[in-house]
Amino acid sequence: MTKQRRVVYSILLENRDHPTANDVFGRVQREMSTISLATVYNCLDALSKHGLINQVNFDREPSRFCVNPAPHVHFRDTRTGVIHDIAFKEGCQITDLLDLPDGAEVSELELTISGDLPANP
Amino acid sequence: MTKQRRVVYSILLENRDHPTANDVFGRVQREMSTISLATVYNCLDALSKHGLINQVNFDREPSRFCVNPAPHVHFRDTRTGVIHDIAFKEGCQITDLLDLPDGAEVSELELTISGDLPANP
DNA sequence: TTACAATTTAGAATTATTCTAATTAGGCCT
DNA sequence: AGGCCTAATTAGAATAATTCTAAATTGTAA
Repeated sequence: MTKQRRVVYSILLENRDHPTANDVFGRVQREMSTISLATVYNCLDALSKHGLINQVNFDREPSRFCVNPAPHVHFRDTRTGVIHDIAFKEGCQITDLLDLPDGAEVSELELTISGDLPANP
Repeated sequence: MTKQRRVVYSILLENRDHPTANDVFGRVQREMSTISLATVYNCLDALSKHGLINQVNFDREPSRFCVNPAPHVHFRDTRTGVIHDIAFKEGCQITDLLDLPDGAEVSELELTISGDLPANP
């Protein structure tokens, strides 16, 4: 954990809105003006590799980053663009629903959903 | 359906190995040497929009294209790099497993899995 | 302190994809 | 058949997220 990684991580904890690397860069700069974008990428990568954060990809858009450590998937409201974390129902295993070949070992699984959420009154 | 779109589509039907746009370009060129890469992108996009093919994204790698019209997800064997189509078990709805907010309407859903497949003897 | 390895930095490079502007092709009407 | 109209194709330039490179910096341990 370097100073930069700590700052990047704390920025992500502060506002869990699934920012892009660029968003993170902007926010980090406010309290560490000398940081470079490359470092932000390095830090995000390091934090990812150590399992502290997740990289979230919707199609080919810029990656977003998520600090939620619990297993979950991502739902994007197509109206607002906001990304929501969606938990699994109690005791549910997604792979139970799939016709996986015998002996297949899942190492990574990403599920992204886009759709509409009813407007909040 | 233009000549180019027909060729692109038939190339995809011929070999269902989830090629990238560039792969498709190479294959199409063999039988229509004047086609341009931009056209391949255009065609893939048009076919996608009309629901004939699917665009498949693994992380931020180049998109791949899939002609399987049935609902399914994608599993990549990390050893060989081969992408397999995985069907759902009878009568299973992935969204049944999720704590979706009331009234959420799913319009798109992409599930990608990476993992190991037992070696074939 | 000195040495060493790992990290950060700035900027250049990469690369999948999209855009632009000009050309071509195909259909339709008389 | 000939002339228009729209949509598609083309070549090449542009874009943009990310990665790479090489040099400078930092932290740590002997």
